[in-house]
Amino acid sequence: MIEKNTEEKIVQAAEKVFIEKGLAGARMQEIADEAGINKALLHYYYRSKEKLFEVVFKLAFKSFVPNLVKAFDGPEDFFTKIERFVETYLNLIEKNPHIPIFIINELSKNPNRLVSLISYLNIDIQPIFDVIEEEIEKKTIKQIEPQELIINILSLCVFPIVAKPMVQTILFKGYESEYNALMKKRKSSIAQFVISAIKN
Amino acid sequence: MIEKNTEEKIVQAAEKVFIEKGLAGARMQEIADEAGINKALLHYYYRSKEKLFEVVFKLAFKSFVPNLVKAFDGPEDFFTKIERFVETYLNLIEKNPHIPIFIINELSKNPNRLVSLISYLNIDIQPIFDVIEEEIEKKTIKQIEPQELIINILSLCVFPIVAKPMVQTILFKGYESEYNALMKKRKSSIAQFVISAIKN
DNA sequence: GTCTATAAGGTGATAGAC
DNA sequence: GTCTATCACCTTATAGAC
Repeated sequence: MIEKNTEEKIVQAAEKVFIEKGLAGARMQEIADEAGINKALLHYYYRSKEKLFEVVFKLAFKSFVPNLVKAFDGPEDFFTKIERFVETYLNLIEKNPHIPIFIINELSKNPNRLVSLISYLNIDIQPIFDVIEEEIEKKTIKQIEPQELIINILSLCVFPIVAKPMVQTILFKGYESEYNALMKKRKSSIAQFVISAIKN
Repeated sequence: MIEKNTEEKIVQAAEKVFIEKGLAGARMQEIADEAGINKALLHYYYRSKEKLFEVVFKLAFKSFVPNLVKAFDGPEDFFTKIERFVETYLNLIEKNPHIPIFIINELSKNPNRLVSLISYLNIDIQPIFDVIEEEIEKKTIKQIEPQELIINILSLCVFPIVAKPMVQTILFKGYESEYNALMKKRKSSIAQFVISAIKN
């Protein structure tokens, strides 16, 4: 195990606590404990709770959203792209299952956080729109708004994860193993569902 | 305007503040102000913040989840049921757009809240499973796990609402009018998408 | 039932020694 | 850079008058 410097330890501890508890529920004391230091040092490196939160939020956002655009790059056939995207994205979410709800919730409480991030990351989804519209013109898929197709794919990937407690309890009588089994199947079945829906 | 009694005023104020700020972010003082009373009275009627929150959470949950089951009742043709369900549910969400993220987020922070609710509301989704399996047997729709079909429909309805800030900013360059236009279209297009995906 | 006042303990942030 | 001690304020909850 490599010895991390203090700044790294703080960010890592802050990620854990903020993502688990949210901005309002997190405590600077808990972050300090998690990092194995004291509160004063937190304020020495990051001036305030809000500033430290912004660092964590930006990291979480960066790890999820821009990859989305990249996954639609590549030379494959359109349907293969969808298959690959779903699998890649579900694997990413599987490794960090609490990040989507963290981002969604903090943005719903303060949508302004996006403004600075968007210009900073300069996400450009026009290429994805172009690819979809091209397929529509080629008549390989049915008429659909590019935005709507993207929303549909994302919905099917993200919602079952963020709503896991409800899905598992209500649809699977609380059995996590059955929930997990379906989530594993979905790595391929989501793409099949989408392709069936749009194929001409 | 009918004069409400104190208990009603408190619950209504608590709903507003808790749903907007979440359990951790809400303040008893703000709820008291919103209700036009003082903090002491809050504790007189509901012993603690947690107890008051439980009342609000139960109300929010009750207003959303059980209706879901009822919407799949009725004599119509299966595809019409899906159409009617999506439209009904989207109208419900449109009127209370912050409740889904509230429920999802508070459950992700404390999944135990579900346990008491489930037995209390005794939600039985078996009838929906039966309807779906019947359609599969009749070969009107493709083979699919009933749970997965339900998840897919719910995902398409709920996700775009809870992720509104992101969807609006990234997919619609921030224009709320374009976001709203698509959401309006989705009252029918979600069902069409699902039906295309499963139809035999 | 409703209020004012206050207790009791947290919470973010800083001062100052080392 | 890192620590202890402490400030100033906030927050839930209760006591007690009316």
